[in-house]
Amino acid sequence: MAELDRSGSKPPSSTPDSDSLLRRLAGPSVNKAGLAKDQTEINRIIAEVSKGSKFYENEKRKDRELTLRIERILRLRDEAVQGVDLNKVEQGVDKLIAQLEAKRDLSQAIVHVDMDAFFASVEVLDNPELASKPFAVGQGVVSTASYEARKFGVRSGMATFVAKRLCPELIVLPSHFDRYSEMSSRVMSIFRRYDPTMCVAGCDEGYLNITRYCDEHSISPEDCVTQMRRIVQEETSLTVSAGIAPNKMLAKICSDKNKPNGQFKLEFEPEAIKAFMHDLSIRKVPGVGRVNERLLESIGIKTCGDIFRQRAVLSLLDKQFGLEFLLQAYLGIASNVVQPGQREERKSIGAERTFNALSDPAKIYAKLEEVATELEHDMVEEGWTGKTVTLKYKLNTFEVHTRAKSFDRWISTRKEDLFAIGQELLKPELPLTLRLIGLRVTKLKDLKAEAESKARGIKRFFGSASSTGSPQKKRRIEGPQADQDDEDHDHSPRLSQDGFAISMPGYDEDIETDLADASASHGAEPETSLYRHPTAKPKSSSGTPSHSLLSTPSSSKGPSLPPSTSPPRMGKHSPLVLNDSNPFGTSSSALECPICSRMLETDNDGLNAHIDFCLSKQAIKEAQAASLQTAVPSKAAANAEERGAGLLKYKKKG
DNA sequence: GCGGATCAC
DNA sequence: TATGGTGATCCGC
Ligand SMILES: Nc1ccn([C@H]2C[C@H](O)[C@@H](COP(=O)(O)OP(=O)(O)OP(=O)(O)O)O2)c(=O)n1
Ligand SMILES: [Mg+2]
Repeated sequence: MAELDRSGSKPPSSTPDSDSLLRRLAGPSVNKAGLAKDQTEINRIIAEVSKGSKFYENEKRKDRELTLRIERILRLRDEAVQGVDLNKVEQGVDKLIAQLEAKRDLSQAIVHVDMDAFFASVEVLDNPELASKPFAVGQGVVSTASYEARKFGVRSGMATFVAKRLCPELIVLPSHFDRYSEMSSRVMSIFRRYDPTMCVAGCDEGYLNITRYCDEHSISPEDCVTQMRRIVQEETSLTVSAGIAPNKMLAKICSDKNKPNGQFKLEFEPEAIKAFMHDLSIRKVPGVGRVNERLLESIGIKTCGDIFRQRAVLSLLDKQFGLEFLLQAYLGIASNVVQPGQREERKSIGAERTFNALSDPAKIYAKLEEVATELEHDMVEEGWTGKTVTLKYKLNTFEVHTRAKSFDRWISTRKEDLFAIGQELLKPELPLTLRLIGLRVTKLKDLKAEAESKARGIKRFFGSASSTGSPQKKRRIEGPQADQDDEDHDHSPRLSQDGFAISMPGYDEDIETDLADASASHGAEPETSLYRHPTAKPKSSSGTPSHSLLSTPSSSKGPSLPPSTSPPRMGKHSPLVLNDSNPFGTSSSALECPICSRMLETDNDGLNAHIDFCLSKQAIKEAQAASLQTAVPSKAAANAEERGAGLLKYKKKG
């Protein structure tokens, strides 16, 4: 019954290398697949090798702050519990549980597919001798490691010199993003045969709803996935693991169950699902990272089953942890809506670079110019402009800071202008010693969409033949079920989870004050907002549970829960799959170009290339020019910049 | 709107 | 000797 767990109450004394710090140093991917011999020994080595470095000191600082945060939460808990009938509180929570349970939908077969050691597997394709050898991809930092290397404790995100200490024979390879991107596209197009509306969630993973496919082909979900995985291996020589469950969160967790080249299907039964979640580490829940794992551990929660045991406390600390989000995890309930990501869902574009610490302003500005050049290239190439520029810099102590500036109009994407804005933001901070500098533009405007709509009044179309709800309804997506909070509005609009949650905030920005653009703003897409509902898709990027599980000192107010996800898309470098990112439909064999209407016999890459051609730089330039006519290069730019009120003239790079 | 934090891949 | 890059969300101001 209502019983507090004060055991974990005492924050671990942060003595030299507390258990917490050791785990922190081990990195965010420690608990991933690839069983290591002795994690404790590995952690010891990592700490030993890291000790004394700036990086290590910074991790120690963050660990101390986290410890203080835990102390605050425990005090908060103890105060909240005073004079409260915990049994009563539990009864209230139990009502909520009943409501959530009523929303459980087991009618859809959702699959999460995830390539095995992706970058590493692609490297093996190009050099078969690597198979069975311990190797890692990534220079300064490991992007991923072969399963052989994982046995030694090598993990994503780990410094390569640390990895070599753990595995002296480790082979370290440079990255080949173009190859990963190419293989990603191929694999995704195979998955799309099973669900044309699949949601790409990163360069190597995605979600599919195979309910329809299984019906039409009279095949079981398991056989379907077994066949799909076999075909991927036959056609690409890459192995993929998969999870089959009633919703995205469960499917993702399941895809990790039999990780290297395996699959796992969860029983579609409430009791079986709850049993599955009961002993599952809370850390396995998408959206719960290292920090929230520790915060929850401090109040006696390590597994999803503990969520129920501590439900009274969680109810009292709702603001800090997000009760509903955790209860859904406990129940194994989440969204089962699978929809492709949309290009317009992108919310930012940026570039950043790490270098040997610099203090000389001239040299720092030189680095800033480099990132500005890169950013200009990407923005022009992909057709974006925006209204806010954020400068990011990391001190040689690894402390990260950001400085932003917003404009009334769409900014110029010329590198000189981006640089000038960044310089303006950095100058007042200056005497600094930096190891990284970056620029990011947000509040984006999609110039390709503009070019497209100008080219003709095209509408959005991507849907699969039958798609369910037409995007015409005003709100609510109505997929198979869930994703939007049906009825019961109220609750806090919070929870949104990584796209797994069921309810969501209904914000829809779309502000688009349209200063500069009047035309296409979006007059032709009433449904835009609908598609971008925060809910659904998980993505490669995603937010954090922020409020959800975390909290900050005193006050707090909002909702909780992990955020919703965002569009698929891999990094610039990282491969990527402009597939789902482009506003033009799905891919398959015979595709119709949304611009010229010609039927093309090609795959996604081919279609994308063709579309780019159709939209042509000309069309984009026109759009960009139109925007720039009113864009503001920024005063700084005017100064540092050459002649004329830099208006158009954008184009320049090739 | 800004800055810091957290998370994912 | 040495610890990446891209993108998203959320909270408190
Ligand atoms: N911190 C990280 C994590 C991942 N990746 C890249 C390299 C991975 O190959 C790819 C996919 O990430 P996964 O988390 O799916 O890891 P892997 O596919 O490598 O291994 P697994 O078999 O565990 O899925 O993303 C990266 O660059 N940096
Ligand atoms: Mg993978």
